[in-house]
Amino acid sequence: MRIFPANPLFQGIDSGSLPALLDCLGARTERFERNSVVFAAGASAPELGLVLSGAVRVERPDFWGRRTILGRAEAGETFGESFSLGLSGGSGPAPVSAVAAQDSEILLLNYNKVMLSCTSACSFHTRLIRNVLALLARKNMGLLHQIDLLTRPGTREKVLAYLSDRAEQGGKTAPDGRGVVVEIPFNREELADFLVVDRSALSRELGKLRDEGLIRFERNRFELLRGAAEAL
Amino acid sequence: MRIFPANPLFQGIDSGSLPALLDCLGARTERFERNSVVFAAGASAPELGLVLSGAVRVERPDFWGRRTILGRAEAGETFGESFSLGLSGGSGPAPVSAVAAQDSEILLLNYNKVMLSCTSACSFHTRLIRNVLALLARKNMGLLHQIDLLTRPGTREKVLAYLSDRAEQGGKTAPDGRGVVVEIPFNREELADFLVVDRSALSRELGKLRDEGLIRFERNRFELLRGAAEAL
DNA sequence: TGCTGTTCGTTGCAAAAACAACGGCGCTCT
DNA sequence: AGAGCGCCGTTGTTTTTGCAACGAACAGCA
Repeated sequence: MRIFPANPLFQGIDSGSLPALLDCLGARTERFERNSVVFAAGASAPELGLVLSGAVRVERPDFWGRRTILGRAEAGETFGESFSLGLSGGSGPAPVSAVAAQDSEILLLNYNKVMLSCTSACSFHTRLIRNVLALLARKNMGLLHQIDLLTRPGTREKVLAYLSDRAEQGGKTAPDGRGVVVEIPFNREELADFLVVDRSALSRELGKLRDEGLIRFERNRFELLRGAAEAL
Repeated sequence: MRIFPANPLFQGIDSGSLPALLDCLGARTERFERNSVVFAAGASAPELGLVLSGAVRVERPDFWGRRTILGRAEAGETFGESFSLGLSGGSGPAPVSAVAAQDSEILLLNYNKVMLSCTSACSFHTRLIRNVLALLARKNMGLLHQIDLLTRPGTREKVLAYLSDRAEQGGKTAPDGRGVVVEIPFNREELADFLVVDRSALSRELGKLRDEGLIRFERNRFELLRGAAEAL
């Protein structure tokens, strides 16, 4: 639970007043086991979730079997902002689902209560709203980024762009100094769904990239070699 | 200028105190002629724009000639929220450009000033922030919606989904009652860029749809006939 | 050990999309 | 009137993608 004060959602809020604030927000924690849905697309407006442990996958099913993975929230991250707010009245159907990627513990906040002023007891409410605003803006950038990936003209470009991103954010230089190592939170099928390409096409392209000496990989561990970024 | 009080950005704010607020925000209006850039991708963090007259196209160029059109802000709408906020310090490079689609008049707000508390003179600042939050959430939903379009499996699906959307939002029943008429703000090339498909593929598909009796069209005026929605 | 389920690479084939080039139509400007 | 230009449809060709199916490697488990 030490995660709370550290979270951007509660930045600038005295940890002593957190319990009162959480109470005011109708916060509750729930456990979800792997592959269970936190909230489902089509259901009425969900809540704001903060992952305490585990991880959550945000995805959008379309009505013939496909799914698109929109993102992943690891422990300490939030998901589901922008709904109920973005939905006009506050209660339209959610366009996405959230699914526990592992057994998870999640703090759920009632979004309406987040937005509406509460009694003066919650002096930090205004600060909270700013924090949510910042979060939303960040999410927004994230979506823009995803659109950036999706609009790449081909599978190869998508993969390279994705790996480059990961490398910039969390890459470590390889032991032999020949490249950058990144680990991705997806398996092949999930990655394909995330990039919206066919799994086999993805495998094909990864193979080509390996043969051309641009990358090396094993499972979800990828190594970008010199030239991979330039090949974009 | 009557547009101000009506705008969601200023909802709940006494129109009498608007001038003071605007002054506090470093607001200024500027004119842009057709095809001139309001702010460019890569430049440092832009501002929040409110279209007073004309229209603005938000697009993202990638570094080999392609562009993706992310949206369009007509008179009365805002654009460029989420930057400078989403950008960590408040001054990273913007990932998108805004281009005047017509001769336009635009109110520009300094985003930092929007976020930072100002002197007590601006009692409406808090309300403004909430309004921005709502706007951002809405934009967020819009982006989600766009991802929804982009992830459709083919050109046909993209086109139909796009037209259906437009029809739901602003469609009028056709004079002969045989369908719904929508006018779109794009020409063919722009529409192709918006949906991220080839222009010729778009034309081909439109032709097929016409031949199959699902739609009729001329220029940027489309008519969705019965069955078009079901064909999705 | 043997069974089973999952993940991943591979490949042939069919469908779809991108590319490129051309022609028509309507507009504006001189 | 004629030239220039923007917008749109059309079509042939090449390239890419999606689909389906198979097999290998591996992990969990009785």
